[in-house]
Formats: sequence, C-alpha cells, structure tokens
Amino acid sequence: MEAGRPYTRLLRRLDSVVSLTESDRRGIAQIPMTVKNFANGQDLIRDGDISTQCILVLDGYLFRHKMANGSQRQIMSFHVPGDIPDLQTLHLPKLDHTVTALGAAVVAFIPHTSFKELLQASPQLTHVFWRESLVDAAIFREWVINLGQRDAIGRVAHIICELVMRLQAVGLAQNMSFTIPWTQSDVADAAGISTVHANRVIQELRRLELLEWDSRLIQIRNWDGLASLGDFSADYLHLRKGEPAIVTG
Amino acid sequence: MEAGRPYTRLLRRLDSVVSLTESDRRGIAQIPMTVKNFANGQDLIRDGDISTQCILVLDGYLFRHKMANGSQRQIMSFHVPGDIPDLQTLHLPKLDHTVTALGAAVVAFIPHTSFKELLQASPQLTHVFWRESLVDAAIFREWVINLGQRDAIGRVAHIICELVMRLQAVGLAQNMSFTIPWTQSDVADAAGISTVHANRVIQELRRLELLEWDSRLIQIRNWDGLASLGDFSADYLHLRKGEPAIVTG
DNA sequence: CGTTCTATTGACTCGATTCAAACTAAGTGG
DNA sequence: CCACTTAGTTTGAATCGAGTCAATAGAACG
Repeated sequence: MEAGRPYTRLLRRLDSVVSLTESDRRGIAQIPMTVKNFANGQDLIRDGDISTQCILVLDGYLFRHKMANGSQRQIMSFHVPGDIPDLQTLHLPKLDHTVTALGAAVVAFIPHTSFKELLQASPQLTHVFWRESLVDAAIFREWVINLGQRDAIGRVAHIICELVMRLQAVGLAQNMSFTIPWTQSDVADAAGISTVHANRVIQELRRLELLEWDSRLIQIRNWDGLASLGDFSADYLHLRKGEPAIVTG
Repeated sequence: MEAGRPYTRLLRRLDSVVSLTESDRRGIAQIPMTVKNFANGQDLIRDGDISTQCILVLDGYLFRHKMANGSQRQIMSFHVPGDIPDLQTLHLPKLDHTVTALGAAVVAFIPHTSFKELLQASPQLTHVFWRESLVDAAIFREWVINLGQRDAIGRVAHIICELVMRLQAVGLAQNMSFTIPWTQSDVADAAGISTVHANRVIQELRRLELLEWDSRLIQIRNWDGLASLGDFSADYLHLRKGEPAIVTG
C-alpha cells in the first residue's frame, strides 16, 4: 500500500485541475490530517450522522450507498484515491447516506475547522474544492441517465468505463486494467440490477471480448467497443485542466 | 404571472436556509439581473455550451435533461421558482446537459462576473450558494436511488412527493396541490419508464385515491400513502434552516 | 373544422427478477 | 492435511414488470 505523506495525494489530484500557488500548496501541506485504516465493509460515516471532518481517500476504495424501501441497497458512487467523498459535509454536515470501505482502505481525516480556515484564506482553493463538489454532482447526473435509460449490460459497461477513466486520471489504471475488491453483488447494487443478472451481464461482456474480468482484476480488451456499448463519453467527468480559476481581480 | 423585482425570489429562497446580513441583502439586491421570458420547450442553455451567466427561475418551471444512446431523453431534474439550475456553471462553465422551459417561464440572468464578485466579498453568501449546489447534488443522489431501486409506481410517487415539498418550501403548493405543465411523456422520461407505462401508473395512483391528476393539476389526497408508496423521506432535501454559516472567526 | 398533440387501451413480447440448486474458492479448526 | 463452513459465482426454469406496436379517443389549436 502506497500512502506517503497524506497531502501528496490531494496535491496531485488538485494539480490536475488547476495550477496552485506556492502559498496554497503550503496551506494544504500544513493542514492537520489523521490517517486511519479501514477494513472491508467497515462504515466510515453513516446516514444521519453529523460530520465534523472530511475524508480524503489515500489508498483503496470507498463507496457511498443508501437503503431504499428499508432493505434494497443502492450504491451511488465509488471513490478512488484522491477523492473526498464527503466534501459536501463542509456545508451540509448531516449525512443523507453511508460511506463504506470497499476492501481495505487508508484514508485521512481533515477537520472541517482547519479546512474552512484554509478556504477562507484562498479564493483559488475555494474555487478548486467547490469545483470538485460540482464534478461529484455531474457524476450523479450521469448515473441518473445510466439507471434511467440504459439496459443492464450498458449500465455495467458504463460503470467500468467511468472507473477506468477516473483511475487513469490519478495514475492507477495502467494499460487499461485495474483491480477492485468488489463482488458481483456490489456491481449489481450499483447498476440497479439483480445479482444473478449482473453475473449474466459480466459473462456477456467477457464473451464479447470487451474485457477480462477475473474475480477482482479487470482488464479492458476493447475500449471502443465497451465505451460504445455503455454509451460512454468522458465529458461529464470534466477531467481536463480547467478554465482560469481567478474569481475576481 | 407573479415576478416582482427579480431578486425577491432569490432572497426569499435564501432566507429559508440562513439569516442574511443587511450587507448581503444589499449585495444581492444590487446584482444586475436581466429578466427574460421563455416559451414551452425552449432551450435556455444547451449541452456543450460555455456559460457566462446563471439562470434564476422567477416563474414557471425548467427541467434539465440529456440524451442517452443518441435518442432516449432522460430528465434529471425539475426546477421551481427560486432555483438556480445552472449554479454549477460558476465553476464548471461547460454544460454537460440541456436546460429547457417546461411551460412558459420567466427567468433572470445573472452574469458570472458580478455573481463571483458578490461571493468573493462574502463568506456567508459563499456558504449559502455552495450549500445550494450541494443540495442539488443530494437530489441527484436520491434520483439515482429512485431509478435504481424503485418500481415504476414508486418512482412516479417519489417524484410527486419531491415536487410538492419543494414547491411548498417556496409557498407554491397550497393544500398539497399544484399545477405543472408537463405531459405524461415528460413524467415517463423523468422516471425512466415508457410513456404507455407512465399512463398506467398514473391511472393506478388515481385508482388508489392517493391523488387527483387532471391534466396539469395535481392534488394530493393521501400524503402518507403516497410517501409510503414512493418510499419518500424529505431528509435529502435539507430544507430546514441550516446550521451556523460562519466559516471562521 | 381539420390538424396535431396527448391520453388511453389491448395484445404481444422481452428483459430482468425470483427461486432454487450446484459449484468453486477460501478460510478455519481439529 | 482434511472435514466443515462460508462467501461468492454460475446455471436453469418459471414468472413478472415493463416495453413495443398499433389503434382509438379526446383535447387543444389555429
């Protein structure tokens, strides 16, 4: 497990969005972070909690989910290193869903108080983090489309495409392949389909030679085919280096 | 059509979230706004556009949507007076979906430049608008659950419940009833079902005496029954007066 | 008063779920 | 090292919710 100094992940992520000033980089490097390990399936924060700190993923995966009708779990997002899955708690501290570790995960906790002080002092950083929270929202919009308009195989293909792109953006999907410690039942709950059908869809993806999917290791074999089946276009991820970040003069 | 001074809608909306200072209220009242009318079905901004201003709904409804697989439309949100459906363009100016008028609508355009100046000058207002954009995201998360885990009738019930609550919050759903100029095909595209099935589901809602649905006028007859069928809980709307908004000292 | 939406209905089809069972891999403890 | 357990994957058969196609009925519009 690579972890390094916790803020490195964050800096590397923000660098992909905007060029930070030296003062902003120093501010981030000085922010207090508490590193902690979580085991597979462990909840980090739960639906209904009032949060006082933010979670920065350093290593491994997290996912956000919520129960519908009391028992049916919907996974609403997966999170990769560099993500802050509960950034919204900065201004909306009451949780309306649960954040859980997918496999063993290392995270850093950042107290809201110091985070807010940092943002207060820098319009540039306010822009970058606000933007991050808006990309988060853009991803949910795409998931609405995914669940509302695509059939089962398209949904799963789309989820894989998104993960590859996001992992690639932080240097974690070399050669279009990555490992993720999920089960087919996790895939099913993210795609809004049954576990049995998830299994059939995965087999079909293999049969079409779009990818290899051996337990936890996924290797894309035909990106164009997969992207086309999943109706995937990376626009909504807003990955490229952004527009000028200056707020005013 | 009630419109009044355009910023009144905005102030009234923000008041429900936090208590603004006199200086913030003045700042909002002085922001330049251009009022414009739109006809049913007219696009305000389109997928791919680069936006330089924000849209404040004054009267009527807007909706956001995007095509999947080239031809299937998914509606991802409805917007009521007081909403700023493209608030995200402030930091993410490239549109990844289209905003369209649902029926005749009156909106105010707010230039990004003046909006950003205002926010730059007030941490309080930054908090309030950032929060608004996070509630927007929370609503998308709930729609992910809606489309992923609920059956057709539950989805439509949930959408109705959400609309009632949001309209009520801005004083536009007296006695649990409201008018909205949509067609059953719009409802279908929001719920991710076919038009024919939307029709059957609406008839079933009537038959169960949960509501009356005469063309454009919807009157809830049994809120508890409707909310229970739609597995609705208003938590995710984060409607109540918020937590202290002070960012630092 | 015809044209164009929109709503409604019936018949048929299909994608996906459910239920049930079998199979595989990975521990765990004796 | 082997019996036993448990979690996860795979398969088949029956069923069902929702889609498609096609036709009709109403409402709205110019």
